[in-house]
Amino acid sequence: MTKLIDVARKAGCSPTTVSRVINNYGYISEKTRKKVFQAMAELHYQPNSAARSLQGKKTQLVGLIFPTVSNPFFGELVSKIENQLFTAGYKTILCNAEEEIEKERSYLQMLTANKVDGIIAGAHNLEIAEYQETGLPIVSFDRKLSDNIPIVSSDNYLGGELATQELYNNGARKIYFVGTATITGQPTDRRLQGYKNKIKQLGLEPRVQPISSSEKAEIKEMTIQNLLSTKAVDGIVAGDDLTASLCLTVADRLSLSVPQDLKIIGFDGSQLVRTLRPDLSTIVQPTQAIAQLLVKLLEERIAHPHAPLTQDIYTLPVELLRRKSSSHQ
Amino acid sequence: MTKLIDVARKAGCSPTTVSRVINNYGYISEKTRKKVFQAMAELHYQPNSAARSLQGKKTQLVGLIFPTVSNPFFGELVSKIENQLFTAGYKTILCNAEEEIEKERSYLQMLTANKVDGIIAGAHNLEIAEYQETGLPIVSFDRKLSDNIPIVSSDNYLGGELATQELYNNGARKIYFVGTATITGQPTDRRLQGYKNKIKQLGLEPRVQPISSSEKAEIKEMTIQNLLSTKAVDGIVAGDDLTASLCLTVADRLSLSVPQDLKIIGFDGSQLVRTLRPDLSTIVQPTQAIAQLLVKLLEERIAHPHAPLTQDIYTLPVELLRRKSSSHQ
DNA sequence: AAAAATATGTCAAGCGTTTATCATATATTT
DNA sequence: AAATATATGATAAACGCTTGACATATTTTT
Repeated sequence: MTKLIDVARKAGCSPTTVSRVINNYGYISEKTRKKVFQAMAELHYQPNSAARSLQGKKTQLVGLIFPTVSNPFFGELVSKIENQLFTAGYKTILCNAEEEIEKERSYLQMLTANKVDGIIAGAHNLEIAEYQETGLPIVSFDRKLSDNIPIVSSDNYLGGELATQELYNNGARKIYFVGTATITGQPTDRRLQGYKNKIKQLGLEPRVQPISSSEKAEIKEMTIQNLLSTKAVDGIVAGDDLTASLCLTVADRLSLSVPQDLKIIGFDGSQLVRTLRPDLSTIVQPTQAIAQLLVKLLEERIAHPHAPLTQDIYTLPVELLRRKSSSHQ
Repeated sequence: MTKLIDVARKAGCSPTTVSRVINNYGYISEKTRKKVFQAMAELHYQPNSAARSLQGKKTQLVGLIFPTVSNPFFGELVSKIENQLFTAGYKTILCNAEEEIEKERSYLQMLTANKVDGIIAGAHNLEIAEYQETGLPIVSFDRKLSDNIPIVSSDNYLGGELATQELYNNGARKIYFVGTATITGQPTDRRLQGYKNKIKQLGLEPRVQPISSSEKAEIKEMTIQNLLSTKAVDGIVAGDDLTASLCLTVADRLSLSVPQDLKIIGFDGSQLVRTLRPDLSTIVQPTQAIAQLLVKLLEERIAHPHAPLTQDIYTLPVELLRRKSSSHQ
């Protein structure tokens, strides 16, 4: 591996000078700077980041802890965050925590061992304390980790309301919420709360079909099939688009016409699902804005690790995407 | 940050002993080993990986260079590779190269600077040489990088044949290939070649509608809409599932019934698309097997960096998934 | 009881940088 | 001509860890 001293030799100057160029301090003439850059280019020199990190230099590395990129929403969000980070000069270490607490812990340790400059957390198996112990700048998506970790979240509550209202407006009256229904105190709960509140406002009966998000697709399908074939249902507010899609599939199988017999609306609105399920109405989360804000907040935390938070939680607006699955006729 | 010497103090032994425990060499009694592990646990000690890496220790880090995880196939594949690597004791650095050569280069540099133990490459903007210059163990997905970099690939050729045959078997005769049609000399070309060969075998006319994969969905849709409304088409072999899905959407918009008027078959068969487009026939790539093999080969390269390749290219079997979109009636 | 194996400690060099200090030389201002 | 600013070099310490050399106990085996 070529090292700093090789560059110095090639450029005909001292190692100190090369370091001055790289780290941009002290006096350096334009001529020497040129020569050094030239030598670096010719030798394809890359400063050993382990050595730099040992000196306390920033690594320009950010860890992303999310459940999995095989979920379209997370895939899209991660991809956008990664882009934002890249633009800001950071590289991304991806950690798919799945639903495994040990994996998440193991990744968290790896990130601290590798001296990342910060963490964006979107997976949530671990206790708050473990995140705090890292002492690293952290921002969180959709989850309260601790008092001094800012949260970015979509307006899940409004989303739940909007979805319910949309189905109601188009004639549905027996409206079920199908999705995660365990109360965890986290922002995502608020989709269900929004649904419940709107249902009450409309003078309707709340009906909840819990579905565990970690369940296999086949199990979910059976639950939905059971629901649709035994209960009177004319509207479904799904906890996410994948669940909504399963509802569409099951409805089709049961020869229920959507939207005539049954109106369905999802949640997330990733580009991918929009492409693959163009008929599905949904509540769209602003992934681009989320990504931007997460990265901006993280940069602030990195720049001022001990500054008090100006704001605890940032709630970004969602949008209703009207498609055939929730329409009137 | 707690360091090795703190652990030594806590455990009441010398730094050397701690290091011996960590690196598992020399003589160590069970009792001392216990004490040291205990101290490490209590202090939440993580060896500074920069310092270790400086000593030439492995980082247990692997770089993944893929176009983007927002594509469902890559999302699924990356997620599975990440899992395989984790099981093998490696952590993943994700690099979404997009279609940007500079981004890919920048990531490649970062990976070498961070002394990753190896690279799995699935994005392909860069020249072979740049990958070789890293001197790192590399394995490649679906792309010839250089003579001493093994390639893992699905049987794209057979896939193209199978897809075409399937449409033919169910009655289609004016079968188009819709997808990337530029010849690059890479494994993915072979989908088209398989199609062409089978078409010839069947005594049919080859019809190709090129679509650039980097194009926006709207543009792709327009191309497809134009194709379907001006040409006589009764079968489409799509280059990938996303394109196939667009074909389904456009067919629906033009009131063409699938599969009666038009049969469609995709390529990739990610779990996600299967869930979201349950009617779509497709050629399934064995993502699990691909992930396993990539990781296994990489481990071999890491263990024996200079061993000659036992095999240049590994072609894994694809499977036809028969669904409604290609069926007879 | 002697020899060998096991267990631990001290010490120091080295990994590739960064950075401070000191020295020296040249260029630019006053 | 003197004072100051600019440019470069030499040297060395530090970052946290690994590892080899060597010393010294303690245990176990013969």
